Amino acid sequence: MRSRAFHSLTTARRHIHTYPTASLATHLHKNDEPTVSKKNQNIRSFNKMLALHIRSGRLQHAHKLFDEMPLRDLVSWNTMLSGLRKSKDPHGVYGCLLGMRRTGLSPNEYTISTVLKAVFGTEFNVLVFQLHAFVIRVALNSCLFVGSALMRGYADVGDPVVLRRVFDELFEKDVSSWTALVSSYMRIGWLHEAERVFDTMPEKNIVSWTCLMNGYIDNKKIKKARTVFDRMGERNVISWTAMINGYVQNHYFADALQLFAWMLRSGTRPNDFTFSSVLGACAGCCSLLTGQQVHSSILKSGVPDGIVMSSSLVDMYAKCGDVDVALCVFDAMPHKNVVSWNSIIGGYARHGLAMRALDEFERMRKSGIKPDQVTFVNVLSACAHGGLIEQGVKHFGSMAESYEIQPEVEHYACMVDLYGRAGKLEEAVNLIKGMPVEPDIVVWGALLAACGLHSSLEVGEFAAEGMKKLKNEHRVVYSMLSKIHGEKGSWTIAIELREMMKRKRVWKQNAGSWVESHFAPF
DNA sequence: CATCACGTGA
Repeated sequence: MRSRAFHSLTTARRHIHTYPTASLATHLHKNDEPTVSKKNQNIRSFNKMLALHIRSGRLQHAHKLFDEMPLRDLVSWNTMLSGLRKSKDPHGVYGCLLGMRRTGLSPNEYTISTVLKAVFGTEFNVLVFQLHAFVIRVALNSCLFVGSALMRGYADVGDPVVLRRVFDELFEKDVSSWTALVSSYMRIGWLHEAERVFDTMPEKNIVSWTCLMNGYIDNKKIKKARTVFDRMGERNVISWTAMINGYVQNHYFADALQLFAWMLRSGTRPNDFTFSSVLGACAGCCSLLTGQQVHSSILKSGVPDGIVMSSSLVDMYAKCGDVDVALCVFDAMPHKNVVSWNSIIGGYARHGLAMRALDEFERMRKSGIKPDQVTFVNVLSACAHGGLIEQGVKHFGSMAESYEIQPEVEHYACMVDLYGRAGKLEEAVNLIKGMPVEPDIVVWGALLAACGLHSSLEVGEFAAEGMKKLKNEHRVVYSMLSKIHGEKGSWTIAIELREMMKRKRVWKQNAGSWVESHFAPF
């Protein structure tokens, strides 16, 4: 982990020359330049323009403008940094920070909090310590923005002691510092400490309440989260959306939809965030009718259809079984990103329309959007379900070769499934044996299912052995093994396994179909 | 002049 981070840091260093360095100094020495105030006005309009590009997500334009600006001040660099952060490019943020340092400018509180927020949850979070050291050196540790960002940073690297110390050393604390402390404790799973701090806070606002609730949701304490939600004095779109989405994440789709209905009755207007979560709920419980109703309320609400909400719509229609409407919504999107393409390809894959999935994949490649690891999970599972062995093998091979995406355990699971369904058990076993990562339950499960399909006792036991190593007793192991043994005529072993299942209280789950329950409306 | 809680895919 750490060595990978350092590798990235050194590659970042190699790229710093892409950021202009000397222009600031040369311009300052020209006497016939406009007066300082004129120059400041000039740079201000450039900065405004830069911020405009970044706010509307046109990072390319912003980058171009930044490079062409006659001079760049601290605000220009900070704006550029926030743009790189928004596009989730910690590598770029780091490079930009180095570029800025090379012009001799010194980071201020905006710089530090932006960089800190850019490294959370990435391998660049080793920089939290360095940034903290810098903060102390230039005495920025009394700045509330920096303090909050630092606390979150230490939560990210899992250090509750230093995080508390950062809080204690703040000169004066406001509501957001206290709130940051609560959510940092929540992030590392110290629920009781978070609760205690929340109770002793000098004042609370709607953000603090929402953060506490979100903390419980992140820690899968959905009931506690709901208690907090019910106790809140006032609620806004964000608190409603967070609770609804909490239900969706924990698969309580009916509760999510019910809460959405209450939200509408309470008079709070949903926004695109809310609709995305609600569509996720509809998709999760395969409720086409509800999804259609949500779709019409989106159209009536006048909420602009952003790329995220439209992708949720595509996914909803695909998961609820209406792939044709999913394609309509998809084709109507003026801009598409990886997620949009993944939604439509995944939709086709799920419905066994392997050829159409591959056609869309081809269209995606032609449109210039780079596929990611999710795309390949979808493509490979399309091939597996459609029995397109050669295609699957070809795409699996192209991942690392053409797209620099290292196959992960999910991709291996798809390939084992692909070989397994086709009866090529030997290929599947060889693939597992050559895996660079440990096989997980899904990989072994795919192999075991294949053994059930093709009645191979030998490979089945290999798969069962592998699964046992995970110390994860899964009922499928027993039911599948007992099926194979039964077919092979080893009834004693089959009966023995069934007895074992009874003792361990593992039961085969009944299969269900959503088709019957959702055809009623028509 | 520039941040600030909530969101999509397997």
